[in-house]
Amino acid sequence: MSKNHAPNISDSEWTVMRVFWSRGECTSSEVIAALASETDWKPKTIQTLIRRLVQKEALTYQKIGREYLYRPAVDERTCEEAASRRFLDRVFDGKLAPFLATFVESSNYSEEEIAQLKQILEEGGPDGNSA
Amino acid sequence: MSKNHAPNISDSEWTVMRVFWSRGECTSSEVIAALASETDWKPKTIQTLIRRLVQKEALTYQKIGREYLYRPAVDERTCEEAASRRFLDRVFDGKLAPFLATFVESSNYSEEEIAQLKQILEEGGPDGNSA
DNA sequence: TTGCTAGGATTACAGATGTAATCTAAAACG
DNA sequence: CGTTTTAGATTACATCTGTAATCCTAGCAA
Repeated sequence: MSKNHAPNISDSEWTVMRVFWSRGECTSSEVIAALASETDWKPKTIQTLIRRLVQKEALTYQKIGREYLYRPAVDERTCEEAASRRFLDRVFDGKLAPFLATFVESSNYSEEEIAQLKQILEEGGPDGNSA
Repeated sequence: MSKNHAPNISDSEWTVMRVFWSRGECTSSEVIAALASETDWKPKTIQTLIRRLVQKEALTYQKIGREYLYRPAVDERTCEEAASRRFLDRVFDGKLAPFLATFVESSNYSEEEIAQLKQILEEGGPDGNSA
């Protein structure tokens, strides 16, 4: 019962967490290196974000010599779900259908893409649940 | 080109905006009355939110006697779209498919609901665009 | 050994947000 | 006409966020 909480993660923090989720565990310098290409954040900024994520218990760490090896303390899926529900709740009263309608209508998906999305709906449907 | 901007609207502000979007135009006391059942906000809180929405140019107003008649200055659809894109960008790298997969998998939709969602995908598909 | 370097800790600081209370003036009630 | 109510304006205040800079200390380089 440790990975299943989903703290509120801010915009910038999501960027950092995604590095951890994709790499599993790393030091802050590794994160800094990883984000050098996609952001123009200063190293100190990234360290601040990491520290805040530790405070939020989204990351844990372990001392290795004089530095820390951080690793995600929350599950990516769990956080994505929580963020999704929060978003749908606030903007679409929790309902997926209006979101989908508005979003798809304003996008320009090809037939293929639509087919793929329908596929996803089928797979996630009322078969794979056990609760 | 006045209704088409989409300011950043916060959680609490969404609650207020939805009252305006559903009613068209109203005074602050009407909003206060409308929200009395679904929130436990003090009147002053709602007035603050309204004032901030005016500052953000999400609402306009017109003086009626000693009070104001407020009305939405931004389009609901436009704001929903903007919020949806911001959300997908930050959490799912802008992609609808992973969101849909995660969300549908963690929900428990009935076959009917899934069918309805698929219907939405078809309707919003690559037919109704003109830009 | 000693200075330089670079993590981590602490501090900074402005803007957004949640959640109001107080102040002011005018309108409604008696 | 005076009092109460109340809409709006101003002020409050803690927390979260974005975005760092500075301080401190322990290794690493010379």
